[in-house]
Amino acid sequence: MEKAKRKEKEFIARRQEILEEAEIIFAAKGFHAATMAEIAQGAGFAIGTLYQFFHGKEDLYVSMVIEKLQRMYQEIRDAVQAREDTLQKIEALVKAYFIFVENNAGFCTFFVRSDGATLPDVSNALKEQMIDAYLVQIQFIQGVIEKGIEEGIFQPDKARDYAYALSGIIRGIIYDWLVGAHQGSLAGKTELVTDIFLNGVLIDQKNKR
Amino acid sequence: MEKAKRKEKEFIARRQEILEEAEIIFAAKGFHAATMAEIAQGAGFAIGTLYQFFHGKEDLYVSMVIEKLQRMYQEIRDAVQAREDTLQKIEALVKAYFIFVENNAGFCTFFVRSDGATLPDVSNALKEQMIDAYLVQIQFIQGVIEKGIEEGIFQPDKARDYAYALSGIIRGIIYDWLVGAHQGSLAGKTELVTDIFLNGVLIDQKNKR
Amino acid sequence: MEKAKRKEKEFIARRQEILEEAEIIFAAKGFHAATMAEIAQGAGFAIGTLYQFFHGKEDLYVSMVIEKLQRMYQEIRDAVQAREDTLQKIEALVKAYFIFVENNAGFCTFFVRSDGATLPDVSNALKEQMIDAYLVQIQFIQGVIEKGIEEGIFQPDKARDYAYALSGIIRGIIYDWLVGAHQGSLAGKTELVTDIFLNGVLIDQKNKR
Amino acid sequence: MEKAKRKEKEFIARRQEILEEAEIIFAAKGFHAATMAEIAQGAGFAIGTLYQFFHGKEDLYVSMVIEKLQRMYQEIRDAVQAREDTLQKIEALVKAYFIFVENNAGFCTFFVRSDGATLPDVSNALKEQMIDAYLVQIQFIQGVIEKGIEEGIFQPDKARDYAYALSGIIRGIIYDWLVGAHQGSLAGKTELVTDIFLNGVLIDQKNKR
DNA sequence: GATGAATGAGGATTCATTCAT
DNA sequence: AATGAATGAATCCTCATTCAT
Repeated sequence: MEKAKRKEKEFIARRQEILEEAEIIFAAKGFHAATMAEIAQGAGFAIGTLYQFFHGKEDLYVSMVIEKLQRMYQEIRDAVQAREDTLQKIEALVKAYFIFVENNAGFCTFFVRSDGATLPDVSNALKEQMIDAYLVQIQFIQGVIEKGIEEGIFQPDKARDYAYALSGIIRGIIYDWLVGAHQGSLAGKTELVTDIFLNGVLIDQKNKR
Repeated sequence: MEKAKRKEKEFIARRQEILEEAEIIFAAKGFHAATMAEIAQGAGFAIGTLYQFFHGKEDLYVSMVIEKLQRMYQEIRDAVQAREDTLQKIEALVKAYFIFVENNAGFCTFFVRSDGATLPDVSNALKEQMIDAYLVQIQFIQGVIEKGIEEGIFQPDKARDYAYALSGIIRGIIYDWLVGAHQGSLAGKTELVTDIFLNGVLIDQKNKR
Repeated sequence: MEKAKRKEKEFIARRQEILEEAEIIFAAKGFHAATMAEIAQGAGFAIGTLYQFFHGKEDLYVSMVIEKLQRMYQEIRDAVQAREDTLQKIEALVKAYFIFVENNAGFCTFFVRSDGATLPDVSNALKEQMIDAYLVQIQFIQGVIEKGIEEGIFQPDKARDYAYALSGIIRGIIYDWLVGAHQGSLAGKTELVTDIFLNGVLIDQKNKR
Repeated sequence: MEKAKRKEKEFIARRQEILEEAEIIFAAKGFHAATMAEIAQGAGFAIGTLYQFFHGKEDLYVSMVIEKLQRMYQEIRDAVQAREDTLQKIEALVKAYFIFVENNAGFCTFFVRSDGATLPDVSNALKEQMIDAYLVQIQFIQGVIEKGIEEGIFQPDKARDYAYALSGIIRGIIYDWLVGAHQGSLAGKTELVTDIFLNGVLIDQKNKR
């Protein structure tokens, strides 16, 4: 069926247009202050049409956040998996995070501030999905570190702590960059972050010999 | 005037009661979902009474956040200043942060999620005040590090970066602890954090000799 | 576009229904005591629907008053312009005023009592618009009198004073009729009013010769 | 009892201070927009104290209006009764009206606009008292005219109509003066008004002989 | 008597959602 | 399928009135 296919395609395209407008509006105003009318208008659809694609405001919000988040994590994982060397993987991880944030400052600002607790009870769905996605990401980082441990470049037993620590440093720096007026290049801090992290957890090589 | 003094005291006490209830409700529901009626009820006052102490919902919210934040920063600075040695100051800093968060998990959870952007325009006041308070804190940390640099235990020129990095690690770990279900002792991670930070920025002494 | 036209028509019809109900409620209770819920209910719409047609309570109120006032003045001017003779114009003016008031006693009662000063600042718009409309009306009356002066039936130089005087008599009689329980025919007082006015400003013809 | 007398005096003095402040505030803002707090503050008393003198806001309002109105009517009657001649009584009546209005523009503006209908149902008391006072006044004017009829200077049978007409002209002119920005002297229009009225209702003397 | 802090009922307004076209 | 007018629940804030001091 040619026709069904085209319909399917159009449906996804429209859905995406709505999600993109939603991201802009939600990022600018937060969940409550954003209105469906505004999003509909911005996306060039009638209000009612939004309800053909999403069950309601909350569904739209949750879908937008989760799908974007998944894309971010995927992008980062792809960047890391493109490298062979563990240390290069670490660097790629940091850089990929930073680049994504730089390219999606609006979304990330909003995300950092985002107020899951405000959502109606039902929407614990969002919190849970976000945490799930985050845990998957942490486990991915942990995997990279465990490989490093096997290679003898990280101290053993602390893979999990280190994963959180690395994520912590990255998020901390991102937070600062977002809250401070996005000054300077975030990607430019890759080496700084990597260095702090590595020279803390890396069994010190430079002074050893 | 004995009487005026007692009145003053009572006024402050009542105000505090309201702030405490507000913290609970705002933390549980976020700014928008929280209602003045709920806060009034919880604090044991009539709705109108809240307006004797605060100009409106937003003023109540902003006051609560800022005053709590100031208290947190003050507590941390006090803990640091009680120490002489730079390395002990660093440790005290991390520990004080963690202890405050553990004792104020509700507020902090809410704070991490808090959605400044959602507030009406006036309330950029909040964002600005929060950022100002944070910058003061960062400068305080920077001061500690600069003292360390003078003492020759940190690499020169990077005090500012290191301050952000340390704050970043701390906040990252806190974020993880808050988002993850507050599992384990946060204060117990003091050494871990201190070690990661120090063995990254400290001119390595243990391998030197 | 047939459809757009029908929509337009319906919109105006609904708007009118709301205005009519608003007139009844505002006339019965005054601006503050009237509630939007009451007006909505009376007009057979939901509360929210009122806000599709008017920006708020004040806009509804101002629109109602101004549009009615304009209609009144227009009706009166039409009646006057249908006559050729100056004295007949005067009589038509008085009668048209009285007939309008008789047919719109509710509105006029409210109007006489209406409390512009109570409205929020914005609504000085109302006061100004009302005064403007009134001044236009006074000038219209003045024009009629000036024509009479040219014809030699009124004393010269006093067109403006006479216009205010005639309007004053008319409004005075109306006021009495409205405040007193609408007793008797107001239109029936046309001759009385005309006679008092004319035999005061008219260069007396009957006794002259 | 000396003491009781002094107390009585003080009570009346305080009551008067409140009434005077109430007049200012009510005139400036209307019944609803005026607040008891404002009036109390302006008068230099505590809110609660107002309730020692008046049963509530409405009582304060009604008392203020009625007492002022009575004073106005009394002043006018006094001025008229000071004259012997009927035509001079008429002139004194018009002038006294105008002088009172000029001296009490604030109150009168408010009075013209005053929105009796807005008051809670109970307050029909006000409407009734105002109408009663007005009717007494009309009857007083009617009495003056009847005396003129007996003297043969006014047409018989129309005393009542003429009283309303005269009151109408006066109120009309006052209304114009109040609505228009109080421009010019109102008292200066005494002759104009008297002339229009007299040369309308007076059996024309000047052309007769 | 005087005070003024506390009370809480009452109403304008917004906006997610529905459903007739 | 798309539309968008109509809906009405939900909540902030004001201010007359009370009453303990």
